[in-house]
Amino acid sequence: MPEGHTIHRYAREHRRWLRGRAVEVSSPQGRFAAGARLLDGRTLLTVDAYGKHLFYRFQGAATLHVHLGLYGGFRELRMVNSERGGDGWSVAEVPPPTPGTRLQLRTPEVTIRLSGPTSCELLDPDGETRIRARLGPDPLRRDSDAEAVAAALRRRTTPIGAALLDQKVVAGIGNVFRAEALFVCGTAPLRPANLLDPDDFQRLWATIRGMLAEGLRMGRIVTVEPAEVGKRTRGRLLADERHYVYRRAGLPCRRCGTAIRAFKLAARTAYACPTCQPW
DNA sequence: GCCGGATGGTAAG
DNA sequence: TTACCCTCCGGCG
Repeated sequence: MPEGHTIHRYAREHRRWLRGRAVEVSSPQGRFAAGARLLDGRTLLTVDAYGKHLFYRFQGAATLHVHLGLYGGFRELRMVNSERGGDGWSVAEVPPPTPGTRLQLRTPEVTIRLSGPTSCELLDPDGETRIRARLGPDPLRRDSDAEAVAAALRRRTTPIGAALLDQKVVAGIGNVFRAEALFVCGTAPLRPANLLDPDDFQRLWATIRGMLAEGLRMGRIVTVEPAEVGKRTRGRLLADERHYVYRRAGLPCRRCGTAIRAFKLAARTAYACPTCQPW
């Protein structure tokens, strides 16, 4: 779930439901109890996404920082009778939080629960600045600086597949987008980052931005072009039909039929087609 | 029902 | 590089 597009989607949803509202904040699990007490009842001013990080700014309080890590996630329960209408839960029916619920944000309209995050913490005054200082440009932000990413890549002799996962170079890419973007660009993950020429980079940057934006729009990662989609089950794509190479080790490449290879790169499993991404 | 991996990151060795 | 964090889910039986 959580690459950059997921984080931006959460930010958008949480802004929509919580911005300008007094929020009841609690920590059913207890591990964020002290922080929750400090935020409880305060008005949420903004929610901002930067790479894979979320920042919640409350009136008169420290900023809440959330990072989902590998398996963190939010669950949203909308209340029925909300002025915005639609289906939802009545207060009496709302299921109790799971024991792992680190954070709960509640208004009369919605209950949002966070489980399994790597971080859920209150930041000191320059905490957000410190975190953002170690993040490269975020392709999902309007102000993202492509030239800064190009410059960072030129300085690296490490494989491009490692550089793309380094959040200091570019913020928000995870293992799925690494595999898929490099495949679409015909670039081998092991190619040294500094050997990409300007055309290679432009193509890669445009691909990454497009994929993240599409993931944000769709709410999931679907990188395969519609014309290349194969099997469906009742109109829905099978899990391994949504990607070109990610998690398809040993299966035939959609473009050329060569068996997809998997190998470790930057401590994660990388996937590539040896024919379409010549080394 | 259990087992193992997973779209991440950090800190230790 | 490796261990660990801590949760969910699919594959297997």
